[in-house]
Amino acid sequence: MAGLKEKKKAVVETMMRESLFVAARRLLEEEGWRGTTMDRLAQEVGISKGTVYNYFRDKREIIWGVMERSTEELRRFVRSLDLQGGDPAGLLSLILEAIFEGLYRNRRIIAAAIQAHEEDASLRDDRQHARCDPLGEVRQAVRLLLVRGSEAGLFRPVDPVLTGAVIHAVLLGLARQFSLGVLDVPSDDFASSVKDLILQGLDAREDRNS
Amino acid sequence: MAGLKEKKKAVVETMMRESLFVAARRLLEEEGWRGTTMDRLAQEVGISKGTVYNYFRDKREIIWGVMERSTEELRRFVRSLDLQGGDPAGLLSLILEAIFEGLYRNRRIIAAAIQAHEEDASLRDDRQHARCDPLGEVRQAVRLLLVRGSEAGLFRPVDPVLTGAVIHAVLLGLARQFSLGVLDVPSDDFASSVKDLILQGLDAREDRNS
Amino acid sequence: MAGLKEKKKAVVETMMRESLFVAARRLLEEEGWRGTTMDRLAQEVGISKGTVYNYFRDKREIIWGVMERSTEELRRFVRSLDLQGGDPAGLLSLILEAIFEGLYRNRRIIAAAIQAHEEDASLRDDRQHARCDPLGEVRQAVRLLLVRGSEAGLFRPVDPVLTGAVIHAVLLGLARQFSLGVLDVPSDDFASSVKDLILQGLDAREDRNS
Amino acid sequence: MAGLKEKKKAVVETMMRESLFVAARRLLEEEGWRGTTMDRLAQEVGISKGTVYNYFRDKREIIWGVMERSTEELRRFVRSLDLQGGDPAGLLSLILEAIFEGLYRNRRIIAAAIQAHEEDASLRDDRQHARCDPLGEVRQAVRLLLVRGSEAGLFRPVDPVLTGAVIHAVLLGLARQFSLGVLDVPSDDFASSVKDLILQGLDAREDRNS
DNA sequence: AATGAATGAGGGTTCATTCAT
DNA sequence: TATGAATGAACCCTCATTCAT
Repeated sequence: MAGLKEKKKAVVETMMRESLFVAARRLLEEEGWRGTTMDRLAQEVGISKGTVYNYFRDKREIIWGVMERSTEELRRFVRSLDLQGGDPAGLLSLILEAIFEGLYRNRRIIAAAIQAHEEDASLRDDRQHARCDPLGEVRQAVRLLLVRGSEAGLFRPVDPVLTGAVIHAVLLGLARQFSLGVLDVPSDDFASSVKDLILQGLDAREDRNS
Repeated sequence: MAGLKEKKKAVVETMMRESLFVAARRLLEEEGWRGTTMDRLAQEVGISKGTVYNYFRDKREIIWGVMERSTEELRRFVRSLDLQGGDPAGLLSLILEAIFEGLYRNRRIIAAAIQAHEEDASLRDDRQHARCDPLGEVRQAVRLLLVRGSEAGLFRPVDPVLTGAVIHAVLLGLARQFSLGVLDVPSDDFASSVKDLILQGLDAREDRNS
Repeated sequence: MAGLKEKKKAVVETMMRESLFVAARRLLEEEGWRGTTMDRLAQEVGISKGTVYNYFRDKREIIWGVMERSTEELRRFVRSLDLQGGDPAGLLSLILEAIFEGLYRNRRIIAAAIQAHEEDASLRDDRQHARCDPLGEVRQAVRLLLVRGSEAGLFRPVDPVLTGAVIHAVLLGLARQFSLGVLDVPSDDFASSVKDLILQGLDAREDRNS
Repeated sequence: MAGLKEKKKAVVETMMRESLFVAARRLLEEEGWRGTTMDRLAQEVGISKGTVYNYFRDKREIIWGVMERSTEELRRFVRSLDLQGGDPAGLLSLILEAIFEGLYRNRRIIAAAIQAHEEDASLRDDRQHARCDPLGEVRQAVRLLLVRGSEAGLFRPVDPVLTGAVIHAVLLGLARQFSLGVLDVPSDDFASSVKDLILQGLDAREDRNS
């Protein structure tokens, strides 16, 4: 039956992509963007180099996929929250925690993704690659909570877009710091320190630190 | 006169280095680290490839020079401040402003420098490359002000190392954001927003936002 | 049949390596180590430069391979001898003859190999290059025969290490002489002359030349 | 006076060549042929690179000069001997000793010279470079002594040309061995071992080793 | 005569991508 | 569909030689 065959094919395809993502993730973490060669990737998965091109148009598509997969959990978590109804400060705290955790876990991948993006930007003229922003959804959530918190008087009246961007900046900066090895601080301390700084900075209560 | 000849030569040399720095800066901004090739650089300046190597030992030295030049103004400014005696909050505010301004201006260069650093780190085993940290001096100043502010009761009792690192993270993250083109916000708004967030987050006064 | 395909591929690979070795050998003989460029080698074989690197890790590996192939026959011959049981003088004579013949045939290759070795030694710090000594086995055989001959009273009581080294020196020197073109003597006369000199020099019999 | 000026010029020229030879010799010994760059040589002497070309046509001419100077002492010594009248065996022994001593001292230079020669041979078609054989005179002396010794019945009736070449081969081979660092034998032991082997091999006396 | 900046051909090597099988 | 050998452009870097000053 044709349907069965197609299904089988789809399963194989899915498994192959899965394997490629797993291997790519590991390689990108260990070797970085430039160190991850198509040869090596194919070798790790146990297929031939040419076959990789049956699943990805080119090298860049791989890391985009890895990024998307690596941040999927975070996006699912954010989606599971009651952003419209819950306590903005509490939700923001949760999201920040999740973000930091994810950032720390994916710091190498993010570094690689940025490299890939930059190489690309110089070669081609940003064809359709600008779309690769897997954290956009999360940023939107943060922005929403900032709006709600400000309107509710819980936060100082900050500009939610700007402040959201600042928080995003901290995220990327953190990834950099860790990936560069500039900082040898336990991830937890760091994350909570950042979280405190941000939440305190936003807090509108006067007795915040009494 | 021999002196004249030497002076002339020095001028020519200076001009050449200047031209190379200008061209390198532009290329690095437009093409990124990998996109900036020695061939292209030579072509831009109108000299031959080999000649570039009369002025720089290798490719890395170019971006280090560009970085150093690009951040020189900031370092001079920080050095001109009375870090030991002035008001920690005010000084921090000034430094942050200067940092943000510089970061915005040099965002592409910083991105390229990070790329260069990463490539290097993967190729060779971190020989002496750790020295290339033109913002170290500035970071130290921030740290000092945090200590002084904390001790003076002006800032909440934060860990100066951690907080300094957070601020550094914001810097790098900002550079990334701009270089990625994710964010199209006027630099001034952004910078002041970040500055406010940080200073408010540090502020120990209870009536801060009344 | 899968086996057939694999076999065919292996044959093609073997042929390619064979072609490369042949071309490399010819180039090394005619052009020397520096004159043998990867571009030229590829051109000679009719493939692209990059393809050469599918068969050899780098340039050094090529000459090592050529050396090994060029001296294989000699090694096989030495291995076929009964070094432990046969007559030391006769065996030594046979080995010397074979060595001289091989040296004469491979004089240019040896010269190139020495050059490669020297360049390497000056660039990198003698990592693992000491292993490239395809005549080591032969030298050991000579040493063994010297020991046996001395113990049996057939040879004057010479130091086998020193004498073996002297013989090795003659080998390399001969290769040099021929490669420099200083000497245009038929290989056979030369070899037998050397052999006689050495064997006579070792001979312990008093009536040697009566 | 024009003569004085010319003389002065000649002195300067001589001194310059002297300095260049000294520096070249040291560099060639320490860095080898490829490692000795014109830049470095000029720097060592304290002149500019272009000036070097006022004294030597090209790089090759330098090492030829160095070779000639390095072997001058040996040639003078050989010339001082009474080759026609003295005892062939004794004279040969003296010459061999002097040769070995010189070879050991100049082993690096010789290695470099050979490299230079080989590179050349591949580039140009042996224009006039074959003349660079500073040991030719010495080889002739050896040959003469071999003839005389044979005729006098002191040596076995060897072919003087062949045997001389063998001895030359040993010389070059020795230089190689030492320069390659393959052999860690005190130079003196080695030299006397070689000398013994050769002289014993030539010796016609029957009671040689009684 | 001396300079040394400029040259530029060439070196070895890498690797994303293609395509015949 | 899978293969992996072949490609070849591009990369960074070297250095003997030239030539305007």
